[in-house]
Amino acid sequence: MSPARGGEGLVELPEVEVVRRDLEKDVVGRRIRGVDVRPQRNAMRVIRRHARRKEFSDRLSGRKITRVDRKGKYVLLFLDDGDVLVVHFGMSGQLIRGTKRQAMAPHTHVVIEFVQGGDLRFVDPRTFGEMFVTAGDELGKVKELDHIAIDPLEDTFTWQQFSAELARRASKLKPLLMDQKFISGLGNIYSDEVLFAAGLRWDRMSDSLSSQEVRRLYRAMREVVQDAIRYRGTTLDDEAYVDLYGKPGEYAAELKVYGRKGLPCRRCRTPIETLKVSGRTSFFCPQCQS
DNA sequence: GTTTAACCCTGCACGC
DNA sequence: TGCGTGCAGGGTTAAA
Repeated sequence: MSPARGGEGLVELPEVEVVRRDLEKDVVGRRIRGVDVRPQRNAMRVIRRHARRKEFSDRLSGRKITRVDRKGKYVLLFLDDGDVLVVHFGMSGQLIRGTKRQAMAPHTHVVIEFVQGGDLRFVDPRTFGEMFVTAGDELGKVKELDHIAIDPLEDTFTWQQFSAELARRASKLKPLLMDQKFISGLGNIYSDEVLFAAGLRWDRMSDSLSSQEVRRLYRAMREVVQDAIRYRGTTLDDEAYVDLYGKPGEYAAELKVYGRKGLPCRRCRTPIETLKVSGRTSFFCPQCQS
């Protein structure tokens, strides 16, 4: 079975972007009637930057959502008074559209009810995710957001720039690809998939790549991320990541290495191997990646 | 500067 | 069968 047990969400750039697009279509223009921060203790953990439930709710109630943006793995919901609701999914967070009639799923921590009907629920068993409201002009003061690097989908993400950044660092590729301050959006799944697509080993030094290898890595990053979005993200098992409407993504079937330990490489039939890289399980093909 | 490990948390797999 | 233990993950932080 997949090593990603326990219903991991593993929410990375493609999953966040799918939810962002769903939100853009569905909640922009809606006005918030009220916010229910659920009574369980972990709900406070989710809104950990706010001292009290009421303080969080009051900043959202009555506001209209005007725009939905994304920075790395963070979703930003802009409000009509200039505030921003920031959402991070951690590894098991979900935003789900619901209605009053629908029963509350376990680990539902926050329910945002709309004037127009329906609601938006934040569900997160492991509470590594969080939500907070901040003034739009103070977004830059939020440390975690401020240091987030460019992501592979941005227009300004060029091969030349990427090449220079790689050369400037002397780090193994896998941890570097997962470093949100270097490039944002990639986590454990997609960094492995990108490295396989580029034919590069996890432990290649960033400043040792030929220009051809840099190009392969650059292209792999964009293609893997765009493909995963097209398939609406990776859902590894029943409890894992789902979109705004509770529907799983289809990219798991497309994964080339992640979760495939011992299975034949789809390209060369060599069994996929794993090892621990900075505390994360990494999957790679010893034949195709060098 | 880079790398490692610990922390937060829950639910599952595993072994006794 | 039932329980305890270990592990998985993202991101930050501290220490090596």
